[in-house]
Amino acid sequence: MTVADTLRRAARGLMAPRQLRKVARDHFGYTSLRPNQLDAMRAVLAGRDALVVLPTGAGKSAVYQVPGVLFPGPTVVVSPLLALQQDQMASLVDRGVGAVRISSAESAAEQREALEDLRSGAAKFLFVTPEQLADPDRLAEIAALRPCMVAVDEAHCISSWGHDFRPDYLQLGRVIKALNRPPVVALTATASPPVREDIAERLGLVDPYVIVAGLDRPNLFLEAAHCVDEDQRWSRLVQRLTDSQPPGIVYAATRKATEELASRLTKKGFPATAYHGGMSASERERRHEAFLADEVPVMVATTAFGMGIDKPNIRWVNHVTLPDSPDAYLQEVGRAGRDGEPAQALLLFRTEDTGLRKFFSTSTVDPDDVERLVVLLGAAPRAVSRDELRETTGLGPRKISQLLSVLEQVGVVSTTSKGFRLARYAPSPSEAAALAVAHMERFQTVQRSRIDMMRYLAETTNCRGQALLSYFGEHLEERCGHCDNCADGSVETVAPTSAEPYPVHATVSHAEWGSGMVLRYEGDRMTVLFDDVGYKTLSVPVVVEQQLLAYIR
DNA sequence: CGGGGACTCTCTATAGAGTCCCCGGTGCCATAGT
Repeated sequence: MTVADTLRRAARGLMAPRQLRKVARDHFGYTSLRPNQLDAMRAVLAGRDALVVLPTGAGKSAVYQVPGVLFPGPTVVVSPLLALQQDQMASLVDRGVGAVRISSAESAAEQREALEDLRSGAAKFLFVTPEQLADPDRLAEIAALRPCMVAVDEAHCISSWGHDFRPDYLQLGRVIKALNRPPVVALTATASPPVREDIAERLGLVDPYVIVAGLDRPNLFLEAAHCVDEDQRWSRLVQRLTDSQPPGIVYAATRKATEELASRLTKKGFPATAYHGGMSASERERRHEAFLADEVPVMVATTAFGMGIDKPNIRWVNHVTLPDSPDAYLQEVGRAGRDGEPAQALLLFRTEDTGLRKFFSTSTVDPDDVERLVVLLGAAPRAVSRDELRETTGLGPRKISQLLSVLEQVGVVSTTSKGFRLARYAPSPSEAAALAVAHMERFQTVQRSRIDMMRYLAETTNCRGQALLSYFGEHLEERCGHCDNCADGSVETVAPTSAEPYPVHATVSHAEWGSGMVLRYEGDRMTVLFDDVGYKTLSVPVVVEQQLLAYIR
């Protein structure tokens, strides 16, 4: 029986909503499911892909867990952090659902045992990192288990990490094909339209069932204040901590800043603990656990303190740096007030903060490296593995992966099960290098436009809730009523929009920037998200007068 | 990209201004050595 037959049989008998609710309740303890979650499960059981954008704690995981126990074969769950996998696995095992992991933390014997449990059906879920799946032998082993579904958790990592930091994320599309292309469920708590598109494209999702909900958080009060120097930022932070109940999180830009701020706050009478990626795994775990147990009133952290924090009673999140995008901002402030009680998000920013963000978003490729790689591939009589390329070029594994994925995206390199080779009709090495550089520049332009949007969000005197949601392609008719600008009445002083030449969400085209989507109007400004250059804010009168945009649909 | 520390220079300083240079996030994994 083929996988497709199995899926069809599974779908016929097991798709009734009552049946799904029962499984969700009995196996996982979900007492309430939204209708769209049930629809997503049914879609997946029928063999369709799904893209789920829901806040943490809204039962996002149910969309893959319930079909996972109903499918006859195992489900591969791709998850970015070992610590996160540990928690996810433990919570399944606690509920009597078989789950195993294969990672660098398991011995060879444990790995063999995990595979055996999956083969025998004792385990239904396999947790892995993208790096594990990048190993051809490992991939073959897992493909042989004939998985019925692939779930990609924290799928925004594809977009935020895949392009430079963890390039194996960009290989997931190929990996899924190699796993006999079962249905794919991508899950994340935040994904703006370009991120969603990136996820769908990289994973090769086909007509996915999409759920987007819960982006607006009415119990979360949004505030932002510009600070002229560090002294002012410090005094506003102290003021805030004096007025707020713990526990809370302070997000700082650098490791050094977290340690200095934590000790300074502690001296000031606010016991604070630092957290960043430079600490040992055990130290990080200890501090994380202490925070969860309410033993740490104030956590001062870099962005390393993020995924996997599921604590309901966080009362506030304060930024003492500008986040690198509204996507990151929403993820970070969204950790406050999950219990539904009032919570505060305060952004204390300096104009200088953008410098560091721009530096972090600088990821380039060296044209010489690209040329060398292309020459090498052109001379090879057969497909070459990544390890061979690494040895011959002397480039690091991350660099090699990044270069290969860029070259693959610009159509210079193609991937086979045996390795990498030049695509048919590949351009010359120097042309390939130019294509690769242009590709990275385009990526960087979009990244920087997201920094611009974050800065705009910080500086706006209009409704922040509306601005934030419009960035995610959602349209909030009324002002949000839970931001500083709504509260102090400054929103109403802005003149109403006089004319909106194109409807919100219309597709338009610009001579130089290409096609884009209208996101919002604010006074006489409009924001458009362009496919190639990212977010742009334009003057409506100028757009109208000079006919800058053509209406497509 | 931009802050900040170290350093240099000057109408020889218990000083101030200018210049240079370094530094900066996110995590898999593998490997070497106890």
